[in-house]
Amino acid sequence: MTVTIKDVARLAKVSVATVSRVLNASAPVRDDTRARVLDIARELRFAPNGAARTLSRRRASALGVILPDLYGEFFSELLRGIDLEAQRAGHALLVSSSHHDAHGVSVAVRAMRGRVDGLIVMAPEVSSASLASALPDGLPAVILNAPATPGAAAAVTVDNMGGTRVVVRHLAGLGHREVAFICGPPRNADAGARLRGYRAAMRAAGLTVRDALVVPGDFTEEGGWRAARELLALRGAQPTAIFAANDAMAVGALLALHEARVDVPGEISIIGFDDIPIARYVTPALTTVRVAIDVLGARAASLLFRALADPVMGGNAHREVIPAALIVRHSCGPPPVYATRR
Amino acid sequence: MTVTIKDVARLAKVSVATVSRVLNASAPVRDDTRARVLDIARELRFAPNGAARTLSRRRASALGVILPDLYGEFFSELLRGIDLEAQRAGHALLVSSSHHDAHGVSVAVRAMRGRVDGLIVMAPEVSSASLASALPDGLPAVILNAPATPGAAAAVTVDNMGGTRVVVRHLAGLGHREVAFICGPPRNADAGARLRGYRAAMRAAGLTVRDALVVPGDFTEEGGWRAARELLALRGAQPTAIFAANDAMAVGALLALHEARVDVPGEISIIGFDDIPIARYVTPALTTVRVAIDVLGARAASLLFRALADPVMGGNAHREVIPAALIVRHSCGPPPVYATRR
DNA sequence: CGCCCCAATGTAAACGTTTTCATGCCGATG
DNA sequence: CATCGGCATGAAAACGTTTACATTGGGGCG
Repeated sequence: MTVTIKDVARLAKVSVATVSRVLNASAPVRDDTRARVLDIARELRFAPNGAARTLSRRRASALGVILPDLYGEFFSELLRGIDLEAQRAGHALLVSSSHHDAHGVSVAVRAMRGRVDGLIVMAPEVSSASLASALPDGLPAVILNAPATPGAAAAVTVDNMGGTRVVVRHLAGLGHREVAFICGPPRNADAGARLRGYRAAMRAAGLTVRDALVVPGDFTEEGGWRAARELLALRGAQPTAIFAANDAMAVGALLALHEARVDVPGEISIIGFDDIPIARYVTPALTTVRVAIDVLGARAASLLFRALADPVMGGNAHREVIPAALIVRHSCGPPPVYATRR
Repeated sequence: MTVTIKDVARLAKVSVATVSRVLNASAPVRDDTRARVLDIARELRFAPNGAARTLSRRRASALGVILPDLYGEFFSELLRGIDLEAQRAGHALLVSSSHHDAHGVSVAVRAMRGRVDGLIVMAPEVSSASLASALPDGLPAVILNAPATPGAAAAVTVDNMGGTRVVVRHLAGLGHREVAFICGPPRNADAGARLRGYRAAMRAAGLTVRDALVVPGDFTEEGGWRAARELLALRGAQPTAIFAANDAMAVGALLALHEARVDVPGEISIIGFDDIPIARYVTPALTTVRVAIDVLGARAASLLFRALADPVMGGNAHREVIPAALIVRHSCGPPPVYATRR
């Protein structure tokens, strides 16, 4: 069978307690016995059973990550950031995806019970109330990009408002007046915030938003492509700039314009949100809003660790906002003259 | 503190055994007692402790995934494929990354011991011998894209040879004779196989490979960009086509050519390998070799489950090859006339 | 020389489940 | 009416660690 601590103890002629002490350096052990135990352990290729360890010490040294999906660069980056921080703290990562509804989150949470010390949850499509009720009692949690929670868990969010504001200002500064917006999924919290931010910023800039210029999307390249075609179909009333609620859709829109032989940014400008790695590799390179996604993940993890270390402080829900900065590349320019004259 | 099965038992006035039976439907229980137990459990929001569960039944219902890195779309897709299959089987995913050397893999493996039922390991930069020695004894494992292993574990690999062959044929068919190659990381198994495949296919096509046209790379966009600039610097002796060992580098190369105002595919053709999601969204859309990365992951997972279900069969190392198919988009064309005349 | 204290080690309980085995009860059967 | 069998349940062992507590032995100090 698999080799246990008892086997090591027996062969080294010591008790299991001593073996444990040697392996964890948790108490002084005489040099010769330590050497003997270490030798035997190596020889037997002994590795402690994680489950037993977790059970005994009442901590798993692992973090649970619950995501709505695993598709695309956003989650890849997020996970990387979390992993970076978790690794430094010697924690493993238990990931669970495909949870777009409250029930799915609840199931995932239950499955993680007893195998992780804390939870990082991203569920932008789940209402804060049902999210709060799905969260377990004794487990610290950090929520990503969710509407403000009752106060049970800490939260890290992206500065959607600030990001959209700077985008609209940039566009307005270039002379654009007809700025279209490609929305994200209907019940997605980030998507909602960005739409609201867009509307608010447009108003602040003295621009009116025509209903026809606000088109639905779903955060995927395909969705962005479809949305762009929809905008292109507005023959006479086309926008001079398109603001996509995320980069994936901006990239899709870029393709649609390219296929339609529309010059970017000569005829229409495009701007995205997120700054995923490929944004700088499409042509023209995408002007977008940088939210350091890996930092978002890393901050969530370190917030969680802090709550773990100090349960008291973990109680009063800490809140953190990741700044969003405009990254100017080549997909935006001034509107064409015939358009400005309109 | 946290509510345990004992609390439920006490309040429902039954033994813990009965509670367990109710919750797992593992033995018949009278309807009224079942209802009572279920009520209490719900009321207390009881969730069984995973570690205790794992320890008691000797299985974790979890899979371990060990990756060299977490960066980019390749791993994102891979993880997605694995997750898909694991989810169907009701298994959780324990992921661990940043293991470029044998020691790192060994550490990760030890950390997973007792918390997972099987392992999916991708370590293209680790020799098969040291990989085999890092793998645990009693744990079934599937190896991804690694050199043939001694026979301890099953393996899933990409058809690098077939993929490179079809690329070179395609290019030769278009009339290209000067085909450059951007390599992957030196000790990476996939990278090595693709380089060998390129050389073999060139020879088979009756073409000679000039040493100057084989440039180093590292599988990142940045590396591809640098490599392309290096090729561009070969003023008189530029290639008419560039074959990058993966898509990320092809995308980087595309950017470099674009910046240098080199028409693709008019002056130079570019072709990649992997077909990551963004390949079709760059301009010109990237001609590449599709390896269904998510399928790669999914196959690995299902192979692992089969080995789990039938330990005997798991013994004789199964081997599976994921096919690679040419996807023709717009980044390849015939070489320019002045070049063909040369 | 006896005592005390500390360092090293052993013993056993605890962690929270699942599962085997034992037990009681009830109805059916001869 | 005695016995048997099966069903529902309880008691307790087992899973592999860690750790609180108990036990040893030896050296320093009076």
